[in-house]
Amino acid sequence: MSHRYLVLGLLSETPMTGYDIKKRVGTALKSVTRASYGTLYPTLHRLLNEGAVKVEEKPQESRPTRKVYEITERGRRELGEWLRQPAEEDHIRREFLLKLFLAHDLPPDDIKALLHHRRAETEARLLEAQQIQPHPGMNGSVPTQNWVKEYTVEICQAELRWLDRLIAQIEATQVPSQEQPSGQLTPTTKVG
Amino acid sequence: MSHRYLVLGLLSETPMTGYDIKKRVGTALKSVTRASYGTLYPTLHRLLNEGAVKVEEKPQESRPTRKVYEITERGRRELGEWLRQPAEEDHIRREFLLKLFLAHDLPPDDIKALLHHRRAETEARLLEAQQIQPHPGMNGSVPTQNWVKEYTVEICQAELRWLDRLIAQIEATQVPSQEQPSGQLTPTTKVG
DNA sequence: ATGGGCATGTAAATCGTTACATGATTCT
DNA sequence: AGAATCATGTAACGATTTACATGCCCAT
Repeated sequence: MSHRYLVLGLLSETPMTGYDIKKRVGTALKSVTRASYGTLYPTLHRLLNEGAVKVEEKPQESRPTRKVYEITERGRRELGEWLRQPAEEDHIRREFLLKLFLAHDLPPDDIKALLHHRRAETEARLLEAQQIQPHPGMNGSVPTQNWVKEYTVEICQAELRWLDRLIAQIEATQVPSQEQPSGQLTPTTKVG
Repeated sequence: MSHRYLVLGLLSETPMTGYDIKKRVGTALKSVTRASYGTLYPTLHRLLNEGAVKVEEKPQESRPTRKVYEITERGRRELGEWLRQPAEEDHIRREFLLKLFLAHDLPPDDIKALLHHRRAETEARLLEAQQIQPHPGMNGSVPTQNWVKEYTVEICQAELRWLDRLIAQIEATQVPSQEQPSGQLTPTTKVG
């Protein structure tokens, strides 16, 4: 039940619409969760009829009514209590790691493809994370939010180093063929 | 539907019981998923009646019948196809990061507690990962499985460095009080 | 004109966790 | 004596994703 607090927490910064929340989740909180509208809107509705948030409806022409949600005192208290509890352990599902784990017997080129694909994704995540700006609305940068950004950056970098090492390793094992027009045998056994 | 391949993949190494699979998942694959019996057994049953695995039942006295599952040719083909596809992006839910993100306004001591708690957990994960042995049954170590172990180790280490930096930063901001019986003012403004 | 952003939602299906049920054996 | 390991499983509940439904406005 942690999307409840995600929503509550974002609303504790400033009132927002569901759409705004989604945008925030898709940028600054990408390494935290991937909550979709299908989760966010119902969560908002539940929070509303439990009195943890209230809503101000702003009808618009030729667009759905804008519903700006605001956290209530009750919501703020609930959030505060939750924040003070120790966090639950992460839930993860890393398909890529699973494939790698099971990839013995796969031809080296397929393994390489797997790694290169991941590398591209990870680099994209890194660049995206680096572009995150301390969001307007909170005056100046919020240190805890910047820490999350730094976390993402450093985890991505660590993963990239690891990937590059693996890729180099595989390529070193693969050399037999090409390079060197003829003569000069390269030993097939690698030296640490 | 990726637990399907988790099970299939582990069975591709060697025939096993559901219980064995769970053990493997709880050690070497801890950073991949946290699948529980409630997922694993039904998955095995489904795989069985789709013909991707077969079972050999070994009745035992005073214990439930041991059911040793073995992958079939059909299962192996399915696994191979899946392995060759690019992996889906990770699914994550990091409650800790969410709390940190939302922790502005929390007293520094509460933030410190959050970080220290996480530090202890991460260090535990690191030690656990380092103790993983290349499992018996596969002759010698399987490189791809060792890579997963290295991934876990390095990600944990990167996180620890990040945590230590944050903790130091907070403590530096907090100093005003204690240490220095009297006199000698320490400037409250930090120097980069 | 085409795509992206604005803006709301719902329903079905899947997926997964938790807790329960059972009980002997072996290690500390 | 008590904890951990072996060994199976189910049911209820809860969480999440996906796909659908709708439609204007704005920039390229």
